[in-house]
Amino acid sequence: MSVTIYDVAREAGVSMATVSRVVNGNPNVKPATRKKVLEVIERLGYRPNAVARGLASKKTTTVGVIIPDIANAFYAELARGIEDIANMYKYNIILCNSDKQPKKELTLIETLLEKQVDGLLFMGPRVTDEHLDLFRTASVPVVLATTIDPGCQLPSVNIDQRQAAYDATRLLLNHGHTRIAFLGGPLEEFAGLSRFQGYRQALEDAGVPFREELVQIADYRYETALKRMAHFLTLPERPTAVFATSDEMAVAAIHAYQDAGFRVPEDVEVIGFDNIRLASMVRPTLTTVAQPMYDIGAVSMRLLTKYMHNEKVTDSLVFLPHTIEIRGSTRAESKTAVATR
Amino acid sequence: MSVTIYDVAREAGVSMATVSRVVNGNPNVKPATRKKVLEVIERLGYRPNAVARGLASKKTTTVGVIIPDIANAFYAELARGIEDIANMYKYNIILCNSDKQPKKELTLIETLLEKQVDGLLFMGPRVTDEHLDLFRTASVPVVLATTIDPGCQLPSVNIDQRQAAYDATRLLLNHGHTRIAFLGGPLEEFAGLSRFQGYRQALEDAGVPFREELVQIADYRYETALKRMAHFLTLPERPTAVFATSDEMAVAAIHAYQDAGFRVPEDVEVIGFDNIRLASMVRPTLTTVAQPMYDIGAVSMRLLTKYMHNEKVTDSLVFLPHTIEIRGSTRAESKTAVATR
DNA sequence: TTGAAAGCGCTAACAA
DNA sequence: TTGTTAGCGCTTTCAA
Repeated sequence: MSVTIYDVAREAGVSMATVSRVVNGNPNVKPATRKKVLEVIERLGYRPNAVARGLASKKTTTVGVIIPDIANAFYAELARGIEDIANMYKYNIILCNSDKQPKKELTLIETLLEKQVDGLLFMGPRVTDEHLDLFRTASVPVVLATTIDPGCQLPSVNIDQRQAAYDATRLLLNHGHTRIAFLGGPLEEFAGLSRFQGYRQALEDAGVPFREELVQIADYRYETALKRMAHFLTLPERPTAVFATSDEMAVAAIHAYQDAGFRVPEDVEVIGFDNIRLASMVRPTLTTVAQPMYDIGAVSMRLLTKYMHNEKVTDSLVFLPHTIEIRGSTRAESKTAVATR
Repeated sequence: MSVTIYDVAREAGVSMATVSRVVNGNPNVKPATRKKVLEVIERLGYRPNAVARGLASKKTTTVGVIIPDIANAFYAELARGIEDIANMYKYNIILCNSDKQPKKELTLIETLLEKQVDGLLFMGPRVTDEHLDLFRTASVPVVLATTIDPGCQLPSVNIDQRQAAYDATRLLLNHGHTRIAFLGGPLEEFAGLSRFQGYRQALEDAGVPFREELVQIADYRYETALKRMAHFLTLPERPTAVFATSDEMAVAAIHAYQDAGFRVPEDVEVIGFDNIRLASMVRPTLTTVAQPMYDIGAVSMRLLTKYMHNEKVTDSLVFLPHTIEIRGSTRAESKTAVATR
């Protein structure tokens, strides 16, 4: 029923190959012929079938993207970076939410591979051997974003999570705090563990004893963090500062303290992580470790295009710089005291 | 190089058709044969090629989704609803950002159609004749979400924008306000205009004169809204309440007033729109018109599956209910005074 | 229950 | 510069 390349060829009095050439911008076509074909295409309303093209050429110009949760501001921003660059290179993306469930991740990878994506962009809490095995069966490049596999075999784009957490903790230490609460994500996850390690290292380097009771684990969300904060507030020796590894959790920390009658940043300082829009839309505004979310997405997609086009890649492990965005939830003096080592 | 259905057939000593049957769960296969084929599939690591399948069957089990901006919390939540339901029905989604640019929207539709998506889910500020013409050339169903075409020909999922704005304005009117500022989105856009109309209607019904100077248009974002708020604050007769048609803008309104020395909700009341997570993470928490964002996405995708599967559709224009979430940016008495007509 | 065979619409040698 | 002709890997009648 729909118009095919064959119809166009017949109507224009040329061969399928010629039509294919003009459709694909092949220069080896006489201008007059091109013009004639173009006219017929227009007249018939011919629309190339990308599936047939994909089968014949073994390229689909679509890449698979596996992301934990697109409704999460952090990942949404990342996804935007991915899509923009994909678009720039004429790729479309098949977007899949994994909810960080390994089973679902594996199924998704399988599905995307069946759909013959030209590349895979994977975001997930952990890259296990099962993931690696599956990736190995893929004949297309895979790039990780915001994670890294244990053996560092796969190309990936990240920030230095450990260092970022170290810097954040250091800022608080520089302000004289010795009871710094750590409100982090699951330690089984790559980022969760790295940040915890950065926090501990900073304490150790500063000669401040690590205390178990100053650590609480949540799922990066406001509601959960609010509950975890209750623990800190019942402590005989209450923390005087909080390092939360997401902005939502940091806001929860602020509210928990405020509700208990404390002022932020006068009585307690709070620093978050990510720098999502929320951070600048709350009062006090949130001091936070800024991840270049959009760029992580953009760079990882760019990296993937390089692999897909067989371009030379100098470093497959890229670490983008993070910064500490000083705002209202920490005291002003901090501006001169950002830790860098 | 990669294993094909033919390899499996040869290895299992059956025909391609039989392999195809077991892969697709066709019951007309002797259990013993099925078992043998399954074994070979496993052993060879056969992975069905969905592109070839798509060409042969004319079904790709992927749908195209055109969304203004996935980095926007409202659309991100919607997208999640879409993806979840798509997934439930075994579809994948190709996600495209349009930034509300008509040109880009049209190109995207064209591209998705070329990719032979089984259906299209479109979100955009306006559905023009050009859109309609393009949709008409599509041999697959199209569903609109958060918009509606002028002729109401295309199926769509929405809330009653006009009524929602009416209700919000009414709440403020019920609190005795006569100078209610309207901080809205572009009037050229479907939602922008509908909400403005609802606002005006509510004023009119209450016998409160409409005043041009109480209207400001922004792009739904915090930063822009903050600038627009300056206008209201310089007015000789300052508005005593603000109806902002996005939560980010409502938060900006609150901050603008707070920075000018006013208290919310004591001195001025503010109501937002959407009910994104931000609304409950700011202090005061935000009273807002709650759109069932996830459900709009989910229902529109479900509707699309019905069309794709040729199921009977009773109503192609669905309006999901909205509510007003009473929180801290309006005065408590309001709880008994929600407008409903 | 199984197989043979004709496409699906296009690309990509290869030849002319 | 153009055309011919194999496929690409699968589904789907139609027969058997």
